[in-house]
Amino acid sequence: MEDIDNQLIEKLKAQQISLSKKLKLKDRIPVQQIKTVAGIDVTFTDIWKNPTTGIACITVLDLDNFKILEKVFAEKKVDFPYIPTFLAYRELPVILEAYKKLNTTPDAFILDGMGIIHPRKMGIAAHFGVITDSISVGCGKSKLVGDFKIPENKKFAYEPVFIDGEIRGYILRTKKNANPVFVSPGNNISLESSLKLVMKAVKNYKLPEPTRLSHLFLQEYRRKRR
DNA sequence: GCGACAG
DNA sequence: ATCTTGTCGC
Repeated sequence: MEDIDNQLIEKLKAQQISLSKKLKLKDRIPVQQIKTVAGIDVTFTDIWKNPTTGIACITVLDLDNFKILEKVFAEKKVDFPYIPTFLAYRELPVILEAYKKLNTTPDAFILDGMGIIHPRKMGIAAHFGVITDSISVGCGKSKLVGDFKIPENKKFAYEPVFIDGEIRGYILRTKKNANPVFVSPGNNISLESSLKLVMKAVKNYKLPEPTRLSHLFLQEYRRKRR
């Protein structure tokens, strides 16, 4: 029974490698033309149990004025456990349910977690971007893999993150005296543009507004749900 | 062999 | 990721 799980993991690894071949790390549109950005976040009702319920929120913002254009939620039973480097298999199903409910078409998406700062370049943001063929960026709060220097303690200081000597993304200080975040392309965007987009999406807090608000809305959604 | 390991 | 108020430091 240990072997059957390892076989599944090997199968998913192969799937990630296959999906990574569809990645486009070039700008589909110039980053200056990205006006509406969606932030995606997921929470769970009982994180300590294995079938549990996942709740996803997608908040679409206008980056010129940070006004909310749309906000959607979705709930779904989640069976897959959290396994490092396989986060997408846990969170993507609920996220796609919320994605289907969108009436607007955001220019780009920002997800909690990694893009190509991943052993097989298939962090959740990259996976989402390939599946939906959209422009996506990963912005995670902690390290998964990679080598880097800690950026200076000033807003927007950053350092490249390397895997096997290759730049896969950046560690970016979005706020003074706050821990830096990990930024990397998901799909249909370049390394440099993913960094610029996150900087544009940051207002007064550590996290970019779209994902920060989705996280906030999920908190109150869970409160009212009881 | 041992430690590290998004959410 | 979640349970939670105040508290310390820039």
